[in-house]
Amino acid sequence: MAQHTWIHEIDRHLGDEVTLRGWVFHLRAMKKLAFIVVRDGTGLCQAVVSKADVDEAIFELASGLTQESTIEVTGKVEADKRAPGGFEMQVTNLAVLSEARDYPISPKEHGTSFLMDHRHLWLRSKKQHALLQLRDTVKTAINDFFHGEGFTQVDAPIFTPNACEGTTNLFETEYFGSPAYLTQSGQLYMEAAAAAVGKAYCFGPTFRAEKSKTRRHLTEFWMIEPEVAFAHLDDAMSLAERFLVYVVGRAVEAHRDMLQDILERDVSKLEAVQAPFPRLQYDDAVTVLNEKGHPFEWGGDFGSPDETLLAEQYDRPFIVHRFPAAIKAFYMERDPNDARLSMSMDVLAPEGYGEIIGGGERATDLEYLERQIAEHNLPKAAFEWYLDLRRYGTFPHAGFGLGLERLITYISGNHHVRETIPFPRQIHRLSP
RNA sequence: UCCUCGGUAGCUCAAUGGUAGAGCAUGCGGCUGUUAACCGCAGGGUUGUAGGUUCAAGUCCUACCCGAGGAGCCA
Repeated sequence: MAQHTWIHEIDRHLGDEVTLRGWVFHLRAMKKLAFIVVRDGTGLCQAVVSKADVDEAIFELASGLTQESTIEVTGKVEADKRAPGGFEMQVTNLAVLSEARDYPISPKEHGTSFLMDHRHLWLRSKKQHALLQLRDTVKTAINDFFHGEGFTQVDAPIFTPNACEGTTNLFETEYFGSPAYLTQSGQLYMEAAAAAVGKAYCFGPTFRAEKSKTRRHLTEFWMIEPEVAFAHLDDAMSLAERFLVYVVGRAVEAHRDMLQDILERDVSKLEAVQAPFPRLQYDDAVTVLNEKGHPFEWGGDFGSPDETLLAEQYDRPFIVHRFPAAIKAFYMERDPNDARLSMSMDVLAPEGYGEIIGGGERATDLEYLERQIAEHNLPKAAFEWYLDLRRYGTFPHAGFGLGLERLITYISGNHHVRETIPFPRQIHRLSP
């Protein structure tokens, strides 16, 4: 095959004759002139076919192109203000590599359900393409951040025998005759990893069989879970703060125009994501809610309306810490100053995006954890290895879990997590 | 699981209980600088399923199915 040029580097070929391979994004054909907008995944380029300049057969071919047909188009690259992107191609040759008939996604509006049924094709459209790029950038930034802080990425298993935070939300499967679950958190494994490498994080898919039907839930989502040896609650909060400032900053740096023009994000809201994040104790958050005339009883977890009400006060993510121990996971450390409280924290995004991080300091005492496992009716045998971490050199440690899709939803300004993952898995969606 | 709203052409949506409609898409025709191009013509329907009320049901009633939004739960 002859060498071809990718559209994202077409500005290097100004004045040259190049060959593009891609798909027909739009066609505007007239009697003697046709505009083909070519999409090759790296960008869009308008190809101009003048009847006077090409063979009759080439012009006929151009006029009859259909949306998403695969084509190879050759021509001279010129700068033109009228072309989207500022560059266009004066076509000298055109070949149809594969004709597409009746592409289902038209340039006009569609419903989400229809688009999700055609998710494999929807990914080709501008906004979805932008979200794929943003997701890639965010994932890279996350890895760069942790490596810059001296973390080692340690993979957690996906099959597990453990019910980390209760069994109701677990996907159960069969593992050579025994029940196994798809992981709902790599957290316990990261505690083991922290003793091995000091600062560990995992980054992988997580599964929850919650029958949630909201814009904030997926049954399969990607979670980032750092765990740091000899860290306490304050350290986890600072880490989360540095993390978000870094990752949001990288996204804005890499995609300012895309965020503004294609995703229609108000970038100034992202630029406000700077340290320090406001921090308030759970107790104070309850007081704030009550002062705002919103009845909320101490001891409950915040619902969506509560989070929104709290977030109204801030222009950046904020941290609520020291939740009642009763509403947090069994492994949370107690507050040494108030046994009712856990050394836990949530990071909530402003603008109604809600919780994106949950974490805290882990309990270090063997007997306390044994009691907790019993009180939560968890099968102790499955946690023996976890208890070993307290038997053989227990140590203070803290960390958190962050939902990748919720973070991207916030950064992109999207209203729903489902578009931030290429192929979302939801309660009523397993395909494509 | 609960609450609310919805399901009509390929898609997005109209239609006082009284002949099933539009825009886009598709096909054909017109147009030399289009920008989700524009103009003209044409084809396209078991109104989610099953019952019921009525002279007459897309419209009213019952059940079910499917979807969207929210609650709970969470990241």
